[in-house]
Amino acid sequence: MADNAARARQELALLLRRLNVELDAVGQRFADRHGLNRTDVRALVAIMDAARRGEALTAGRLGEAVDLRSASVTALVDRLEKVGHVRRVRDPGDRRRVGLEMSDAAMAAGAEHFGGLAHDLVAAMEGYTDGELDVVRRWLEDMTAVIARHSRGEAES
Amino acid sequence: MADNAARARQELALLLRRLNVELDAVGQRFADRHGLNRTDVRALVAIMDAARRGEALTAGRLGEAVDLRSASVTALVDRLEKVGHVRRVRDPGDRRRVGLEMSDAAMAAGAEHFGGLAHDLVAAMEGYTDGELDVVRRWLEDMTAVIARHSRGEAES
DNA sequence: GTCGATAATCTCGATCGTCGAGATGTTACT
DNA sequence: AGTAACATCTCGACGATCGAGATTATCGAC
Repeated sequence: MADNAARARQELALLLRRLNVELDAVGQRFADRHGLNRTDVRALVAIMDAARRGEALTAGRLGEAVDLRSASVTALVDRLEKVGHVRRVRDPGDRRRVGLEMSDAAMAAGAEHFGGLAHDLVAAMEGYTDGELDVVRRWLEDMTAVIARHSRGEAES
Repeated sequence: MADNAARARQELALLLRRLNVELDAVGQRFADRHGLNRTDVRALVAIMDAARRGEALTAGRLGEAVDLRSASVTALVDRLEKVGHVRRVRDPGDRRRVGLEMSDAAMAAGAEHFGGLAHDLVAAMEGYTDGELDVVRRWLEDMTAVIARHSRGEAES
């Protein structure tokens, strides 16, 4: 039975990868619908997340978040600004900085797409008890910790 | 308490996204280490998965798997063949087809990187009971189903 | 205040991945 | 044989990204 148990755990790892693929496909679909590429979407998500935390992302910070050089960030922001998804806003306090604000239209589009997914996910969790969801949460946190270590190159065991 | 329950479920959705980001980072790291781009990695994974199922992927099938046109597939396979990760093998039965076989070196590199992750993930599941993992599996399958629907544009409710 | 150091952003030229259109070689059907 | 369907490859163009260097703004020392 130890074999069965190990196999069950491996299957969960595969399930996780399958989920990852599908989740990427959701992002790809959003990109296609709005004529954006993958980097643009990641940038919008980063700006959106920052906005949710009450911060206005600067161009430099955005570059760190999506791992692009300054030249590429300029081009990226140019693209997003041209189609009206973000605005450049000079920081009056430190006039070197350029803040990025999402337009209401972009915010609404993002909320419709990803918010709709979040809504359906929550709905699909209706049938679970609080105790079961606690188990899931603990498992997700454990797996994320392991994956995060690997993504930074700190192999384990 | 209904508020708390709803928030807990939303947090799980966010955890899932966080996990997705970290998992993508693992793939990115593998790409960096081997001088590949994201598409190349996706292609190698697709070939590897097919090999695991005992099938030899053709160039055309690979194009469908990674969603590229034939011209891009040719360039992709050229890149992978140049660095010795795959071989082109004409199908003797249907000589229009070009089969793709991974080199042992590439197979080993992939196994070391992603197999190591799988190993650590399984190890991190040691502390869970079979019953708990059943809950996790059910949850993962439910979430994947919802996400897959969204990735194909079939919105729900 | 003015000068050098620092920081954030932008411009320019080059490289590389992807695509569309069309060419080439292969198989299946009649 | 002749033709349609198929799989892959070649070619030219476009666009995203990068590295190096220029530009503009700020801060601290004197």
